[in-house]
Amino acid sequence: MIDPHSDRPAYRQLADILRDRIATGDLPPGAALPSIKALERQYGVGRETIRRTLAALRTEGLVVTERGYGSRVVDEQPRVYVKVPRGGRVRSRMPTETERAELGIDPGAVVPVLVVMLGGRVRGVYAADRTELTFA
Amino acid sequence: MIDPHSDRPAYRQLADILRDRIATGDLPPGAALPSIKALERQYGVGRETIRRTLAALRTEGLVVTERGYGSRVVDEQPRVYVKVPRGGRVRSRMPTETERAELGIDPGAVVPVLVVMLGGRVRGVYAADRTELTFA
DNA sequence: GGACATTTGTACGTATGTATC
DNA sequence: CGATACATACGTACAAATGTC
Repeated sequence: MIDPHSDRPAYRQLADILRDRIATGDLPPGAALPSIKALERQYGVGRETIRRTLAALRTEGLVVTERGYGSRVVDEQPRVYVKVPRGGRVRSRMPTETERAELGIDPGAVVPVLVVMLGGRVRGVYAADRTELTFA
Repeated sequence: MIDPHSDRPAYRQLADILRDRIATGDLPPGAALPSIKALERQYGVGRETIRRTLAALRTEGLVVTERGYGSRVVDEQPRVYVKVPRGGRVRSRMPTETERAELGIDPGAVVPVLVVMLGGRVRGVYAADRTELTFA
């Protein structure tokens, strides 16, 4: 499974494995991942390695983690369509803590925001996992 | 400085402090942050706490970390303007490992991508820290 | 509501590897 | 080459959230 002598760090090797299990549907959207302790036993690595693995998958937006419960594969959310007005400009970046709270972005999720601007002023900030912009 | 008995975890308290130092210009864009060891001494916390602090600031896109060198405040990059065609749709998400490599996104940086679609097909994927979308 | 097991979060220590200067 | 700095990875302990009985 995991080769401690590989160039590739153990936590990345495990991330590759889980990413593959997600991609193939072995772990479908919404499915619970094994607990940290279970992963430790299954793959013969320490807790720090598991924690890094899950952190990497969170950063890729593939899983979310809830304290006292566990991690699960992210479930595609229904999209809200937002019209960008003519002359509008769009950027994307990571949200501030305030924006996370306002938009209800799960603390255990890594989700960017879409920023719509018009005339140099910000016209809207949207959680990217639930939003699709349209250009009429 | 940091109160170990506060409700707020030490690593978040330190993140607040550094975030403030960045916002006020005490640590301007491009400035080097103190090393992990220096931060340990300055704030009287352990390495794990520093690690988490820096991870949080990276996730917010505020700093980038380079191995063997250190962390620094991100520098705003010149924007490339990309025109979205009429009828185009835009999403944003975190990049895959492949996309990170293709777009040259620093491994120590957390940067989303802008995905431009037209007619259900992906027309372009852009690193969000260097791109602004426009609609003529 | 309480008691309990499970699970993740936080935070320390230690050691070794590797990249940069 | 050495010094510095971050990365990886193990261990340990306690705190806090969750779900179940």
